[in-house]
Amino acid sequence: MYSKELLKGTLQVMILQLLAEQGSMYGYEIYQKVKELSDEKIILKDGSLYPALAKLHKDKLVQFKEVAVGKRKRKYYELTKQGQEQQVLGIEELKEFMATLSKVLFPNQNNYALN
Amino acid sequence: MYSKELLKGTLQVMILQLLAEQGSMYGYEIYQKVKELSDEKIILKDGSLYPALAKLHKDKLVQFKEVAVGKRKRKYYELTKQGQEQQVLGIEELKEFMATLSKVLFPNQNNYALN
DNA sequence: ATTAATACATAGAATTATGATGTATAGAAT
DNA sequence: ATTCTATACATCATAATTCTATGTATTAAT
Repeated sequence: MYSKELLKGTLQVMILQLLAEQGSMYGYEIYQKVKELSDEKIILKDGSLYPALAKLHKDKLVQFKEVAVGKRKRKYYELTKQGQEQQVLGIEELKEFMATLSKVLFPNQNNYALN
Repeated sequence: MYSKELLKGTLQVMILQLLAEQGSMYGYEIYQKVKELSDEKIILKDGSLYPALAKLHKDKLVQFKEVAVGKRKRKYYELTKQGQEQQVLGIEELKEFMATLSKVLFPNQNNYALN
């Protein structure tokens, strides 16, 4: 795993982005998806994930429906309108930051670029 | 400026990397270099930079020589042997993290890659 | 029957960047 | 002359975020 500090500021964007792609997900599903897409290199801790979801909800960027599956309940989250806007902004900022960081760290290379 | 959280974990790597490239720099010089390379998009705050340098020194990753310039004094920092090792590790980790993050966020694209 | 996986959550600890503030020198502008 | 800006360092309280540890409970697998 990576230094936990590197993850900072990216967790919220990751969640918003996944919800934008998938439409609706519950917490544990996000955990699994991130683990899968990252080749097991990013393992979200539940002590990080659930508070992050709670904060997104508090900030009205996501809403959820509770769904019972047997006797267990899942909270299916989806983006609010505000959340959609924030997702776009967040991804934009993150892309730019990564591009800028590349310029600082590797000034002699063809730097980071995504379309 | 970017969300300050995004910078977390990257400031130390940036400093070590610049010192590896430039050999020796003083604090304000690092501030200027980062500002220049980032097209003014990363403006280090002295409340971040000097404590970061102090921590690197405490951790024996850098050493410095005080040089008087007129009546002002500069602290010229350079990597210790330990610092050189950490610089390599830190850059490696950061590159990998950025690549992994790209995979999670943009699974359908030709992802981030630097040689 | 026990373990691992699923599914949520909270509270305290740790880390790190920021804002505010402080000291002081040097050059530029008015 | 004076004022403003840049140079050059530093500390401290605050804010933000993730982690560890802990807790509850259901379900599937061995």
